Amino acid sequence: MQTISREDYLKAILKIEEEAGSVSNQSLVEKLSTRPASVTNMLHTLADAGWVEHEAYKGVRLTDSGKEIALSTLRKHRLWEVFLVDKLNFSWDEVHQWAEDLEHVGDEELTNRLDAFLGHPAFDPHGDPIPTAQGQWSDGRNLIPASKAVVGDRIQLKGVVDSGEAYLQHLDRLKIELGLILEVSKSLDFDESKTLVWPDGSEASLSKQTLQNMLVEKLSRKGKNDGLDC
Amino acid sequence: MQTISREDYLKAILKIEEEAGSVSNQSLVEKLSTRPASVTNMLHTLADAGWVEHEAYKGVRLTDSGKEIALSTLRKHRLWEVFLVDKLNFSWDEVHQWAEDLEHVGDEELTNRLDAFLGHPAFDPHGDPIPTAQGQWSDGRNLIPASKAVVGDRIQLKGVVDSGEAYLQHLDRLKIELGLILEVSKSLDFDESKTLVWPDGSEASLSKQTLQNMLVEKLSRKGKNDGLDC
DNA sequence: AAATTATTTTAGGCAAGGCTAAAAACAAAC
DNA sequence: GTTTGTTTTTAGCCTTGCCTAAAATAATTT
Repeated sequence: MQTISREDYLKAILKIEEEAGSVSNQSLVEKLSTRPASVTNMLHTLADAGWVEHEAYKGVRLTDSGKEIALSTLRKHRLWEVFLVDKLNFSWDEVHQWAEDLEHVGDEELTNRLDAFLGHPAFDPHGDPIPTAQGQWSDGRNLIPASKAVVGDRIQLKGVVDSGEAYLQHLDRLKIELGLILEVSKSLDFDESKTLVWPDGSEASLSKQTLQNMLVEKLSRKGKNDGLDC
Repeated sequence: MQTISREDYLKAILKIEEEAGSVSNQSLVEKLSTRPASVTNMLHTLADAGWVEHEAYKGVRLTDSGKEIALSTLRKHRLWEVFLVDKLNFSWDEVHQWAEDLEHVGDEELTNRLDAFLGHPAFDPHGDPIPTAQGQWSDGRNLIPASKAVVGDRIQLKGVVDSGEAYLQHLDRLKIELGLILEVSKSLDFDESKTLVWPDGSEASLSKQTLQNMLVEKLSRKGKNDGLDC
């Protein structure tokens, strides 16, 4: 049966599969801030339950049933994040820890009602796609890190790679939020920083690292149109 | 530090103090569906943390700090119940189990925001008063069990003693809900059942046990006025 | 290929919180 | 005031999930 810890492991495995393709014990140690022996232990438990396939020294893979639990947990996490931001007016850098607890509450029925109450959101407050009730990954977007944009590009922020508090607060201080449209006005070879222009005409220079963590969509290079949501 | 189990014990002790005045280990065994040895164990833990005063074989009492935690937990429980009923459209007999989990999530800040989002409700879906952020018990009502009403009385349902699923579903089947106004038209000495009249003129006879669990307010015996909320 | 380094597993503990069974304390009844 | 029955406590064990330390395996470098 599921426990909080087991759901956390399955979710972490799912995310690492997405990001890196294969899942090492070491990657779980880092993602979950735990110890190698704890990971080995839990992988045995998960394998016994039929949620992962684990061959000693070779890595792990989610089974279908494991993936189902992981996706459901991720769905709950992201829906609760939407709730906290849209309904309780928390900011995007405050919600992760509570969602981490809330994701372990409720069944499919509760989750589906929450989803309906929130208006079936497709993305969470960090721009990450919310799996559907059928376990579909709705991410058909073609996002690139802002570090790949070139001078003259108009880009719209659609997501972040790192949704840690520190980085999100950094974006807040720069008045950068999801949906914001920026134009690249300068690019320095020296440190790979870029100067961006805000819609109000103000400018600021962002570091390579800041840009790498911003997931953006390239817009047509001139048009004076859309203020689309994400 | 608080854990789910510790909060559950403190909440149970608070409720038993309210209902019965004094708290025996046995009463906790029943309320928490656990075993005597587990209760003794946990009471030591709670006493060590300074949340209860416990003298062997003599019973328990909450300390001020214990009562604060218990009230806060109860507050969270009841606010989440309001959320589940008012926002996610669950019925009053479906919400207890999820609220039992949700009550352990979030801090004061989250709870206060939830409270504001829900419009500062004073009572939960079962008519139980919701403690305020300052830990005030807002129950200044003078409710009596419906079993005490006499022929001719007009009574309004304001709460229930037993908020278990079975009893609530029983009320549902009878089309009895919080706020409903009924009139007592007949009373049988034999089995202490009473016949009640619904606003639409229909009638039904309720058993003594059903009536004892309904907490009502006596209204003026004739007036054609109010359809107050509770 | 051998040696070094990094990763993973095994072995053995620990804390929380549950349990059973038996002993001790209290309460009631004769 | 014993005896009987109920309640509470003690003693000891179990499970989950974490940990450290040491051994085993894989990967890298020389």
